[in-house]
Amino acid sequence: MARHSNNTLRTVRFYEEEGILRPVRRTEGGHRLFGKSELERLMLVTDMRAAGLSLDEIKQILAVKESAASGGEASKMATKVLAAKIDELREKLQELTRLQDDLMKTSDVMSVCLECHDPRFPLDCNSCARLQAVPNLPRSMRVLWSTNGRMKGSGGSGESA
Amino acid sequence: MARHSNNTLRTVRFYEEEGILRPVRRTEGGHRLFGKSELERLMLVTDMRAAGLSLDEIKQILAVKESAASGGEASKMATKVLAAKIDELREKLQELTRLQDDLMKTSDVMSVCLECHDPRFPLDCNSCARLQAVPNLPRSMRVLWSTNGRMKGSGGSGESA
DNA sequence: CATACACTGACGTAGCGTAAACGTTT
DNA sequence: TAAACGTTTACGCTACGTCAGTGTAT
Repeated sequence: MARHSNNTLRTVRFYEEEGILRPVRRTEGGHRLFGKSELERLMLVTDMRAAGLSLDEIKQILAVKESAASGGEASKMATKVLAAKIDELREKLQELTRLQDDLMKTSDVMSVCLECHDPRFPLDCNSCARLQAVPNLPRSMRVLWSTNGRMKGSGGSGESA
Repeated sequence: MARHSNNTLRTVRFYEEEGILRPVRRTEGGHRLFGKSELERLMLVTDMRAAGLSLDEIKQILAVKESAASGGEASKMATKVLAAKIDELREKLQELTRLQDDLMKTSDVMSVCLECHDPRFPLDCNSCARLQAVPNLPRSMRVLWSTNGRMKGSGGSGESA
């Protein structure tokens, strides 16, 4: 189970404690034996965790069927909660894509510094013509290359709470 | 700061303790005042956290410039670590996209259950012709609609550790 | 002066990691 | 029999949440 789902034994045991997984039985020596469908369950849980869902949210999703009185009701509930999660995923994907884009732009812009031995580094990169030549620096570039008041001699201009 | 970055005050204070943020000064009453660039820093940290990076990883990225002796060295280090993170982001985006796709397919397939009042629910959805008509059910559908041995009467076929 | 807001401890929580001591499987 | 692996118990860790009690900003 653990290896096939790229989890640790600790995680599998923890999920059992939480009532998310259940072994079909134990060996005489106490080792857990799981059904095949339980592995798919674990893999789904793993992916949802990676997507940022809490175990409580995941439990709620997994419990939809048994909390419904009919197939129609279960289907309606599931459709609703799935739609919400799909939407959250869409927004998260946008966030991550924007971050990735920002980092890539930074990596690109930063290539003009590869041969830099300018003595103004690290205190005064702002006055460097190579960087001033770039229209609008990506945020990660601004943050990573700023001195930020962290090293004395420079800093951000305004202050607020 | 907190509001502009969609964080809590607790988080801002925690990041200060961790050395990630630093107010330019305090008011006479003790309130923190931050520079404008510190907000961009916080927003970058927030996005990276949302992307799953640990605070230690983030600290390492933020410290690249000051840990380098020259602009060229800093640029080389940053390029390297950014490339790694960009790649991790690419893989994560794929994972989330696959999950989203799976959930959407499930939501779609499940629409055939919307009018279901079949008494075989919830124990025997497997034998339902409507579902058997679907070529290959998405994983989340299989997991959500299986009885899984969790309700007595049915279950996965093989067992293993 | 009132109301909203921020401050400093301090303990609580989620989701595991990790080590110890031991039994099981192969 | 030895090497590899699993089990329980229990404490540790990260990244904050959530009070309480008090002072500050407007």
